[in-house]
Formats: sequence, structure tokens, C-alpha cells
Amino acid sequence: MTTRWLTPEEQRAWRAYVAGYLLLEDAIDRQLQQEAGMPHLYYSILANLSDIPERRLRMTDLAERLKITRSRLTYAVSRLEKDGLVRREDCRWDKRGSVAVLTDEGMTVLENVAPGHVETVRAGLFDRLTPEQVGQLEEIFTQIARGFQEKDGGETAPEDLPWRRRSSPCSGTP
Amino acid sequence: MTTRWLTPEEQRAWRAYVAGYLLLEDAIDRQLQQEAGMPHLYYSILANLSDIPERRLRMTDLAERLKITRSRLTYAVSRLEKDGLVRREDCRWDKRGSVAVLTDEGMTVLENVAPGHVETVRAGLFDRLTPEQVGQLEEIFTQIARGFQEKDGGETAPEDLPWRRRSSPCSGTP
DNA sequence: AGGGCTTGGTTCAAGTTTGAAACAAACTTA
DNA sequence: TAAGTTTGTTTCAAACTTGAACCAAGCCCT
Repeated sequence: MTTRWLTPEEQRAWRAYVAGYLLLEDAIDRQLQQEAGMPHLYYSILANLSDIPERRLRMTDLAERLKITRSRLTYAVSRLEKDGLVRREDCRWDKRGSVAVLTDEGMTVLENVAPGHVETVRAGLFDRLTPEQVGQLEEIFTQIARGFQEKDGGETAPEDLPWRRRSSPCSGTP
Repeated sequence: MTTRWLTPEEQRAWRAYVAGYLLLEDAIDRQLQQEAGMPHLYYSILANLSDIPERRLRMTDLAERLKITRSRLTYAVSRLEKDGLVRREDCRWDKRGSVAVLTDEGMTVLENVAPGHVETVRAGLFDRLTPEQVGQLEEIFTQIARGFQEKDGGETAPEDLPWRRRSSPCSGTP
């Protein structure tokens, strides 16, 4: 089958996108590295945990939220644990499982660092977009993400149905 | 000064964007790694060189195009050189300079690999967007990129004016 | 010419990412 | 219930990235 090359418009979009996200990620990483001594992903781990009632999540669930491999998460959490920002606990109902818990110190660090991070995201991204563009951005990337979830995750994966949950926060009562 | 937090819309957009680009980059990297044994950046280096008449570019110019650090480029080019896809030459007019040249073998590899890569970009991105969205994507990321260039590169940096070019492809006549 | 600053590029150590392999607990099924 | 499979997580080596430090070579000024 002959290749469907990119149209000129698509090429321009692709180039702009690649350049843009490299610059943006770079700025974000640099800012966080300087003011918090951690890269973007590590911040996202803290932020993700803080979003959740119990501030705890099983490794696999966390990896899935973050769209990263379990292996990558293991390494990152180990580092954060060494810094005292996250703690690992065993899952009570599944002895294989382990749970990442945001410590109080982690929460404090997050609170201190968040404003600077938000400011960077604003300066690099949102301050340059109109409200319509913000909507377009969401729409576009939601579609992209959905595309991958469908394939990989299996459409409306059975385990996502409440009565078949394969995992739980591993806290409180079963 | 109190932090201007993200609005709910901005938060949704930001989350979608982060998830989307991680998934997309991942897919692209995986595809290229499998079929070409190289990550996305390395492919981009070859592609960039191939785009240029003489297929050669000074390291700094290449780094600037790719939006990466010189150090990162040095490492990448060394690897590609080891694989015989790129060759380094000395710049004739500036003895400090060195030039990356796409070899014939590199060109061949690129031609073999390009279709698969394009297919991945299509499947992951463009096949999911309407033509309008492609335009929006370009617009949005062009603005983002421009934002960074202005600051870092200095607005309409003097060296970008033709009569003050600080670098040339280092080929042909001065 | 001779300092002193800038630019182009590489090097080095420390940190991160990758993917495959290893393990162990849980589930399935004969 | 033992054997085989799947699932949750870690480990390991190889590759990649980062930023600071370094070395030349060009540039500027007197």
C-alpha cells in the first residue's frame, strides 16, 4: 500500500506541534527542577495523589492515570520515597499490590511548589491562548487520548465496570 | 502576589494535553524503536537534514531547529555517526564549527522508515482530527513556540537578518 | 599584539527512561 | 488441589538526557 503522506497543512501543524511541546516541556522541567529539584513527571505524581480523597493510589492505577509504564513509576516513586514525599504501603486485599501515599511533607512541598508551576504553565501556554483555543486544545487532545485508550485499554474495558473493579484505593474498608 | 490558578476549563485542557502528548510520543517512540531502532529525536535529526538542499547543517543550527540543547545533539549525532547514518565534517570558515551531514545510507534508512512513521502519526493524530482542528493545532502551537522564541532568541534576533547571518551551511562557496 | 569576552562544540557525572526478565501472589480449571 | 496462567510490581542493564565544566577559536578593544 502506498503511503499517505502528510498534506502541507498537516506538515505545518506537525512541525509546530513538535516544536511547541518540546519548548513547553523544557520550560516546565527547568522551572520545576530549579524550584523543586524534580522533573515534571515527579510533580505530576504528587499532584495526582493530592487530588484523591485518601491521597493514596495503587501503583498500577497511578501509572495508568499518568500514562506511563509501571517500571518508570517504580523508579520515580522510589526517588520520591527517598525524599520523604511519598510513602509505600502494602495493599491489604491483594498481597501483590503496593500503594503510593502522599505524605504530609509531600503535600507541603506540593503546596509550596504549585504556584510557580502554574505560573509557568500559564506563561508558556494559557496566556497565549484565547478561551476558544483552550477549548480546542482540550477537544483535540481528548480525542487523541481517547484514540489510544480504545485500542490499548479495550473499549469500555470490563474492569472499568463498577462491579468488576480490579483494584481499589486499598484504604478504608473493602 | 496571589496565584492565578487554572480555571476548570484550563485544567481540563491541561490534563487532556498532557495525557495526549504522552500517549502520542510513546506510540511514536515505540514504533520508531521497533522498526528503525531509534527514538523519535534521532529520526527527526535525519528528517531535518534531508529537508535541506545540501543535507548538511551546523550543529548549533540543527540544535536550534530541533529545539534541543547542543549537548543532547552531540550525543545523538555521535550515535547516528556510529551507525553510519550521519557524518561529521569540519566547517571550513569557522574552525570551531562542525557540520552534520546526512550520508547516503542515512538517506536510505530514512526513506525506508518514513512511511511507517507517517502512518503512526496519522493513526495517532491526524486521522482523529477534522481539517479545522488541524488548523487550530497549528495555530495554537505556533503561538506557543513563538512565545518562547521571543524571550530566548531575542525578538527578531539580529543574527536572523540575512546580512548578519552568523552561520551558514558550511558547504559550497562562502 | 595581548588581554578579555563570546561562541561552537564536546565531555563528564549524575539522574532518568526503556524494555525485557524475574518474582510472587492470585486466579482458573481440570 | 496441583498445574498453568494472569496480574502487580520490582529489578537490571543499556540507552538517553541534563547541566555544568571545559577547550578552542573567533571577536573586540586598546
